Amino acid sequence: MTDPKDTINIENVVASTGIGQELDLQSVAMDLEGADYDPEQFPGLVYRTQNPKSAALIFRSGKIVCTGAKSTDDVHESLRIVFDKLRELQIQVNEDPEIVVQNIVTSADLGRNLNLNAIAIGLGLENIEYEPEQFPGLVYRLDEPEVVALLFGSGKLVITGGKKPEDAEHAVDKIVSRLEDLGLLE
Amino acid sequence: RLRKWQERIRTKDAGERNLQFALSETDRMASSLAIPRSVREVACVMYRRALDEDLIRGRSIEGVATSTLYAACRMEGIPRSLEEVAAVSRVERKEIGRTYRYVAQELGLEMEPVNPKKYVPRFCSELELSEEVQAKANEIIDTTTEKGLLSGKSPTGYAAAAIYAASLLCNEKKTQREVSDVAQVTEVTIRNRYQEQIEAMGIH
DNA sequence: ATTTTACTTTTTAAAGC
DNA sequence: GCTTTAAAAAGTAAAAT
Repeated sequence: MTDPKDTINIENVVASTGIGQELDLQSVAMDLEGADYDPEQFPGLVYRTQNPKSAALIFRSGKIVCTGAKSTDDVHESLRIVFDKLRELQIQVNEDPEIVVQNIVTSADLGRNLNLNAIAIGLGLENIEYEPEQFPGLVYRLDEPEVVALLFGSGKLVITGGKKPEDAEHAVDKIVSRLEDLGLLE
Repeated sequence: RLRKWQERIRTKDAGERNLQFALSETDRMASSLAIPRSVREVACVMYRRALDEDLIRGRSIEGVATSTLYAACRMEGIPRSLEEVAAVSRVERKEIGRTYRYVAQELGLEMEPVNPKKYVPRFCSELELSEEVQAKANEIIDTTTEKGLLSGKSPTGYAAAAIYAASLLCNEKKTQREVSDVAQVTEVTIRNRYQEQIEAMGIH
């Protein structure tokens, strides 16, 4: 039996940081190759890195959001690239800006099909949201860790809202034991 | 604090005045969907509850009215799909769906997922299919659900596929197009669900 | 009739309307 | 509330082939 925890895979990491300097996005957009900037549509400038793949949203305040990375290491590497690109444009960037991970999206597999109808009743209709007419996944919010799980009929699931990789592991553990207690993981 | 009290009375009065509009809208939508009066009553009581618990703030009256009507139909066992209620509402499907989820959560309605069988009588009636086809469709739904095919699937598409399959088995064939029209789902969905159901039923 | 593209859900920061 | 970005899950829809 494969331990569901061994199937956990980080799919996306969102983090925020700042260079500690205000920016003239108009000129950055002119000089930075591949930059997308449309202030009418969104106040942030979009810059994509290729290796590792990610998208950085750069704001006038100098604050930056990095999303799309597959690990916290990739987030740091992506932002290192962004910082260097800005320095090439003669923009002052703090030495080691603090990078805060805001959200980690993970996928996992329980290894067996799930009867979402039974799980909805078992976990308690007041604790879940399951509207297959609107979305095929059952939404389960956990208090500890404070994450949201999306359970699917295939047994696969998505854990989102966590700030550290361990959050997903703890969440999977809790979900597995809850479903086992309910006798709904067979 | 006096200002806050006055504001609360003002909003409450506004809500009361708008209640008239909400109830007439509920009635208009219910009429065009041929929803029984008893269900309209349930919808109106639910709307009043939503108003009393201040759930309408930040949302459109029509959106809440449509959502409570949708919820009432499900509660009373004669569901209308979001597509169907959206067709007679001036609020789009997506907004009705999220407002419904919000109201259901806040009012603690504890709604169970819709059983596809609830759509069989109405859809079959619109297609002028016999009792035999209805019974067969219900049998297909029960059997395939027990085999775990229902998880995550839309109740309307599931019911539509079972009805299509049953109409073939009972020699009262309806085309996928005819069934998709009354069920408000695409032919592709009927085809996909139909294939799985037929396979699970062991019919070839 | 099948395939591709796109949207549904959840999460999260950012600045501005 | 909305706008934008990324990503997974699986179902449905619209459009293209």
